[in-house]
Amino acid sequence: LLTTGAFAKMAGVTVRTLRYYDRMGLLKPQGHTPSEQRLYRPEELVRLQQVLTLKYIGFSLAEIGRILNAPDFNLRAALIAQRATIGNKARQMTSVIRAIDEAISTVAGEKLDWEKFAGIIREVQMEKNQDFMKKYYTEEQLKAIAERGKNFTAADQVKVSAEWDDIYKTAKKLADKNADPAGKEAQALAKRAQAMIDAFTGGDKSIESGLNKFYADRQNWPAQMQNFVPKLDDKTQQFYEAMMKAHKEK
Amino acid sequence: LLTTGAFAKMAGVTVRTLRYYDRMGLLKPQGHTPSEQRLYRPEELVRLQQVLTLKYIGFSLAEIGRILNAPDFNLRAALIAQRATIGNKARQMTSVIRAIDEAISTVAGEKLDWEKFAGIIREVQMEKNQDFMKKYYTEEQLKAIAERGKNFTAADQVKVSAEWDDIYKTAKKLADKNADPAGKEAQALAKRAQAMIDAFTGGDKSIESGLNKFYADRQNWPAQMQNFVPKLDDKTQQFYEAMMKAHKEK
DNA sequence: AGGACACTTACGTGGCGTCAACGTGC
DNA sequence: CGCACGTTGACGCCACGTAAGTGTCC
Repeated sequence: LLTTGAFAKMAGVTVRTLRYYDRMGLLKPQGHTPSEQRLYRPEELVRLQQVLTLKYIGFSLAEIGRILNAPDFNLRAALIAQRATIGNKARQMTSVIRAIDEAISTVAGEKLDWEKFAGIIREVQMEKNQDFMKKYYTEEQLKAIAERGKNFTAADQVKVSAEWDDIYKTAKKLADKNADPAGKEAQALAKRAQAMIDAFTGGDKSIESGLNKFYADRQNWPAQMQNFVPKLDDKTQQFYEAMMKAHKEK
Repeated sequence: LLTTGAFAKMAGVTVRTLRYYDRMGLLKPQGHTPSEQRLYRPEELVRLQQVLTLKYIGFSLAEIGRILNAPDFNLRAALIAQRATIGNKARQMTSVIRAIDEAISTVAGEKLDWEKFAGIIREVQMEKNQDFMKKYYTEEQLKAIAERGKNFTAADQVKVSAEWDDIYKTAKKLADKNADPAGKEAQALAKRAQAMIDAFTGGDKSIESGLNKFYADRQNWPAQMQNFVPKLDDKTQQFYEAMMKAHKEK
């Protein structure tokens, strides 16, 4: 039986790590001495190797705990999911690398100036956003949206976001006082919301359905995009949906 | 002049972020109201955009602070370094992806068993280590080292690391009592150390010079490799180097 | 007067590193 | 007796999110 230090040396990890894994329930020593010293069997090395292997793959310790503590865990499915996660990160990184390369090579002089540099980065970001939006819109739809976006000034942008803010705020008020989603006030609000949607879609119903898919998929939005639209509480969210549904059925 | 909320909305960041950047010295508001409310000029948006752009590239906020607060900072050099860092991470990820793919495809059955899975991952890790070592050794040297490593059992490994532990411990003792690096005790220790080195290099001086380059480059070792060898304090480090130098000159 | 804003303080996140203060084994 | 080893507890890291409690503007 091995003490913490000896086991740590064998495994090539630190003592702190072993204690942490013990506390997290990832790797419990086989027993303790009367004075509470941890005692590991050499066989525990196998378990530790499993933990380290999964960590190398990029799983979090919590995930590793779930994987190793559930004997019928579907490792294959977990690996496939993890593969996708890593792939996304790697693609993101290579796009950043391309941006840096472009920034470095485009500006040949000693000092690269901020405007060009920032412009290049912005382009890459836009491109990435475009790629992301392909999950919800076809390329033609994206083109149409971009086309209408050209007449869109910063002032317009401020107005639009203020209007949406107000719509959400009003919706929350109505939801809080348990108003009828099909009632007069709610439907007046729904009309305002639909007008905003129509302005964005240009009345194209296929774009609107893409927009709905987009909004429903918020959990998969990148972090940066999350504060793009304020989060509604569950009650308001349900109220809003019922309200829009009633509006559509009229 | 804009309040925190208004400025945050314009920039697409949260109020919390602005306060954090203020505290960190990344983006100070232009002034304050008598009641301590932050006031931002619209021009500060440019500065914030710079921060966000550098963040997107993957710089930490501390690095961004150094970059933006030093007017003559060499941005080009920083970008090139950052590119390398990201490139390493991306390569690491794609190698993990390859490993996962291999694990999934090799084991066709429902359950992939641990042995095969771990074996594949280990191979990838070894490969990565090999790649890393190419910075210090030529391919033939690596081959020669691997060849000698074949006769190396786990028990040998334990012995070797115990001997090095003892060598370092003794070196620290000598350094602490300000012993002469060219003195008798130190030179006896140097002889032991040189014997260990010779056992590893097989007496090949070109391998030994690679080994020295490797040790000198500790800052660039991957994190996992850091506890491979204990860190010496500066005094012991200097003593050790002087001791080995004296030994070589004899 | 009330609600929408602002402020500071402080805890939580993950995976440990790194003391500090203390007990134990040889 | 000394010293290497073990233990728990607690803070630090990073970039904020998320309250809680309080003050301010319109």
